[in-house]
Amino acid sequence: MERQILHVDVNNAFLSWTAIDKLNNGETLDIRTIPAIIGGDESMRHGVVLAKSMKAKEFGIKTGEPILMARKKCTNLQVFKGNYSSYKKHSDDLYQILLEYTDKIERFSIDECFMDLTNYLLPNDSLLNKAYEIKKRIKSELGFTVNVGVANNKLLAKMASDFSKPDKVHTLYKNEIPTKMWTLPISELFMVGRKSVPKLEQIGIKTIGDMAKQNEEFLIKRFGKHGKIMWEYANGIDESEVAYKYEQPKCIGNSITLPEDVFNLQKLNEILLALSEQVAFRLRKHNLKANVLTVQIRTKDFINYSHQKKLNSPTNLTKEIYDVSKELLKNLHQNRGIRLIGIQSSKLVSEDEMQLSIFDKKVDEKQEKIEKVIDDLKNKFGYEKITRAGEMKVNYMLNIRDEKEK
DNA sequence: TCTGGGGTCCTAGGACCC
DNA sequence: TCTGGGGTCCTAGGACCC
Repeated sequence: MERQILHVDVNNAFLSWTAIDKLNNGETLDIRTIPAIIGGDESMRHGVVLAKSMKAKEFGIKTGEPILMARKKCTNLQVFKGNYSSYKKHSDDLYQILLEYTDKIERFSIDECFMDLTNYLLPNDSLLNKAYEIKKRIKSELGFTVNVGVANNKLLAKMASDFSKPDKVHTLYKNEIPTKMWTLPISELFMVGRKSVPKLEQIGIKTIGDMAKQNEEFLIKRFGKHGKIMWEYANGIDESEVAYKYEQPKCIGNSITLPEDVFNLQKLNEILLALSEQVAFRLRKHNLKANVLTVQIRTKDFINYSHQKKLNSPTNLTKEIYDVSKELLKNLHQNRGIRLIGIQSSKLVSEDEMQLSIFDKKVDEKQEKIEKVIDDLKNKFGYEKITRAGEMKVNYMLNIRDEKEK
């Protein structure tokens, strides 16, 4: 039996949600009605477009592009800051409504959900009607619009929700693939990104239809597993389930683009401490420990380098993460001007299912206790107020900014 | 024009073992 | 002296997503 899948995608999520917050704050201007974007702080070199209004889109502004470029396209563009804690709340509100239809919901990102309604529809219901109902309810109860994709698997539902926007329901059933999907440029296919498009065009694949009709073996030979995925997606093949059960994260990282290039190893180490603290804190919150630590840097000319280390025994202690990170950075930085620095922890294991072999280093119980006490304080009084490193990070950024403004 | 931060997954080469 | 094949683990880097 065919599965009944919906993909719900909030239209211009960050911008819509900010618009609602502003209206709730008593402001009268709805920023959805003007050329506006949500963007990072340009003075901190975080200046990219995070979301855009439909009016901004009409000027050709794209998510992810530098704000400076967006301003060139639209001279009276309004730029607003984001507020992640508010976004999380709006996302949770959306989820609560969707839960009334099925508990098989995969939160694919903060503004996208897959829903599996197979076996959740009454004899007189249709999947399409449910899609319209969900869209209408979200609009009237939450005040923002969504697109809903209706299909028999996740890939097709997702492709469908990406058709014309906003506030629309689209179907993409198997018999509609040639007319609705194969006519689209290859760049529109999920999992075909910036780097693949030119490679595919070079071998004559310009539309999703071109990809679908290509020889699968040829694509696998040329692009490996990615070739297989692209071919299957182009043909509307996707057997993956809606992953509605909570899954532990597979890696936890923290990185920051610095307000200016930093050469000084001492300063970089201070930032590493703040990053270590954040990563360790989040690992502990999830009851996870990391087996591998990676330090990543990006130079001023946008080249990325990374060094990683497999640990003798997994950890979630700030001190251990910091010590390893410092070593990794020492071999990495080589007096390069550093634009971005980050720490990733991976090969995570759950604390309870961890097994200590007799060769493993003894767990530093004293350090564990110290960091546990600090965690409790952070949870009670807020992260930034308690962590010395967190404060240092903030102060450090502000210092740089002050120097810039002088 | 000057490019965020959070993730997942894959690949390729080298070390090492049998 | 010149040399195998298979497997696993580790590391660096990169593609993609939102």
